[in-house]
Order: sequence, then structure tokens, then C-alpha cells
Amino acid sequence: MPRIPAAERRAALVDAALRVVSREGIAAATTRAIVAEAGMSLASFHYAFASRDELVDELIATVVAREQQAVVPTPEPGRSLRELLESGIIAYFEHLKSDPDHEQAMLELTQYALRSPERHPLAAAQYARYAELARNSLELAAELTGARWRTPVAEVARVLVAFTDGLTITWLVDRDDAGALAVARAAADALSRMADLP
Amino acid sequence: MPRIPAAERRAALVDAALRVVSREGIAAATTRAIVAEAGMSLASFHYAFASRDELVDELIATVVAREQQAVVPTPEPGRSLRELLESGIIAYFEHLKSDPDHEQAMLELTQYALRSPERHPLAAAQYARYAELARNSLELAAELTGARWRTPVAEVARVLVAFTDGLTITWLVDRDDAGALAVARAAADALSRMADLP
DNA sequence: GTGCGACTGGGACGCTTGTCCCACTCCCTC
DNA sequence: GAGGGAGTGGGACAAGCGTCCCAGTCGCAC
Repeated sequence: MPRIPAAERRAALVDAALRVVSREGIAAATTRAIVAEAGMSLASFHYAFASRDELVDELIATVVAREQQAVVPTPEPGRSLRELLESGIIAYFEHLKSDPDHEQAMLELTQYALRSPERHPLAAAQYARYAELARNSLELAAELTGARWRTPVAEVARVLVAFTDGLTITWLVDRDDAGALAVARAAADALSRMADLP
Repeated sequence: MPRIPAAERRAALVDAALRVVSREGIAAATTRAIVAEAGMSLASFHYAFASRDELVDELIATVVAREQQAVVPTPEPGRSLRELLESGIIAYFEHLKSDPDHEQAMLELTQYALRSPERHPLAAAQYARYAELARNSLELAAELTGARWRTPVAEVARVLVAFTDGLTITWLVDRDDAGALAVARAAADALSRMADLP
């Protein structure tokens, strides 16, 4: 085994843990399973992390920090705000379909964090990040179409997060593409009515 | 310890398990924790159930079967479909606020069921039940206001389930009542536009 | 090149988990 | 009221868990 500085091991272990959680769920993410996925020994784990809890905390913080703008509305002349929002939500849905395990893992990590008071802030940070990303998209979409949000964008963003979250869970359960698209349409419809058109 | 027939023990254990899951999460619902909650011995558990898996399966089936119409729209003259839907969703939200742990438990049971192929149908049944209940409310609401759903009610119901689910998760994370109400308004708005008004 | 600290491997620990066994006791039936 | 099956209690088991220890080894700084 090559020698790897502790900092790099931490990152490698976090990556391995995310793969395990995505593939088999957080309950299966034992120290041994993570270490096997990363191809190292148990001792290396506890050299890099004081405890499994510390790893999970860092895992959550990492995936939140890594969360990217899933969708950037593409400027296409002649499209209404509603159309822009709908295609944005559908683009998120495509992203979900391309890697359902990842979104399921994110959901599981949220639930996990919600279960202990000291970890609750991690879940809150996760959703604050979602809202921030949603807000970016919403502001850009308004800008591109010349619309103006009637209520504070942060509030609209929170609604968008709720809608996409609902779309995610229901689709993960029933894998009904048409149903998910109906949700996307309805969501885009509701959101677009929260703005004044030019 | 009084003698209790196995069938009653099963029910008592399922109830105890639901309390444990609600209070501490599914990960904490060990055979010993459940048995302690029910006030019986470990042997009684395995006399009533062949395995913990069997108990969890029955728990999920039970909570799904037990799920009631959370909200029955109240006939009140002069209210629009939109208003009726909004007050219905808000009534669900009040229900959520009155017992957040229960809804969190339902969410956890869904995730749990999603993680193994043989349990996936349990999650699907859970959401089918949700959709059925949503459908009842939607049909009644349309009837009361004389509106007519433009798309199949089942599809509208699925959208409603997605919206309430999103409302639930986001509120469980940030406990933002005003945000949840904004979701309720937007959802009611979107849904009401899926019907033709009289 | 040597020394020292950063890193590794394997084994072991104590604990909790699900499950099982077996001796026992109650209650219903004939 | 005797017999037998249904139900009970406590202890035990193996397996898996998180964590720890310690002897060893590598590689960089001097």
C-alpha cells in the first residue's frame, strides 16, 4: 500500500463512503464497508478520522459543498418564463434519472442528520444550499425573460426546492416518468405566476 | 406477565415498533428496543415473528393500511376550488405540525423499503395509498365547487402527493411555517388550474 | 546516511445485534 | 382434574459492529 497523507485519505474515504451510501444505503456504510470500498485497512480509517460519526459529518458537509447548480437556464430568445422554468425542472429530472442512487443518498443523509439534534444543522445547511442554487436559477430566469419576482426570490426558491424534492421522492418510488413530468409542468406553472411578466 | 395470544402480540409489537421508529428512527428500532417498548421479553418477539424483517414488513403494511384521509374538504358555500385546495393542504400541514415524528417515520420507512428490491413494492403501495386518498379529496373538492378535472384525477392526485411530500421534507428540515404556507399556496394554485371551473 | 515522525497492517477488545434453545407455566379441553 | 399445546423467561450463541493497540516500515529533513 502506498503511503498517503492523512488529508488525502480523508478525501478518499469520504468518496468511498458516498459510493457505499449511494449503492447500499447509509445503514450499510459501516467502517469496514467503507474501508473495503477505498481499498485500505481499518487502521487507516481511524488514523484519518477519530470516529465514524466524524466521517459521516464530513461526508454530509462535502456533498453539500460539492452540490452544483444542477441547471443553468439557457438563454433562448422568445421563451416565456414558464417555459424556461419547466425546461429547468425537466433538466433536473433528467439529472435525477441519470443517477437516482445519488439523489436517494442525499435524501438518506438528510433523514440521518434530522435524527440527532447536533446533526440537524447539517440538514439545514444542505437545504439552505439547495435554496441558494434554486435562487440563482430563478434570478437568471427572470433576468432572461425580463420578468420580476413579486415575492422575495428566497421564498420562491424555497417553493422550488420543495417541488423538486417532492418530484424526486415520488419518482424514486414509482418511477413514473409521465407523472414526474406532470409535476414539473404544474410546478413551473405555479412558480411563473409568482412573477410579474414584462 | 399475562398470557397473550400470538396475534395480539403481533399487533402490540407493531405498535411499539412504530413508537420507537417515530421517536428514534428506524436504525434504533432493534428487537430489544421494540421489546422493551412493548414491555415483553425477547422470546415473545420471536414467538410472534419469525424475524425482525417480518416485523418491519408488517409495520409498513400496517401504517399504510391505517393511513386515513388526512383531510376531507368541508363544504362551505362560496369558496373557490383554489381556496378549498389551499385550506386542504394547510389542514394537512397542521396535521404534520401536530405530529412531525410520525411523518418523519413514514418517510424513513419509505426510504428503508426503497433500499431492497423485495421491499420496493411496499413503498410503491404506500404511495399508491397516498395517491388514492389525495384522489378522494380532489374529487370531492371538484364536486363541491362544480369544477371538472381536465386531466385524469389520478394524475392530478399524484401531483398533489408530490407537492405535499416536498412540503413535508422541507418543513421537517427548516421548520419554516411561512415557507410551508407559501408552498401550500403555490401548490393549490397549480392544482386548481388543472381543472375547468364551472 | 541516519533518525524520527508520519503512516500502515493485522489482530484484538468489548459491545450490540438478531436469533435460538430449553425448561417452565399457564389455561383450555376432554 | 389430567393432559397437552400455547405462551413465557432467561440465558446463550455467532456474527458484526466501532474502536484501539502495537509492532513495524516507509520517506523526508538534516
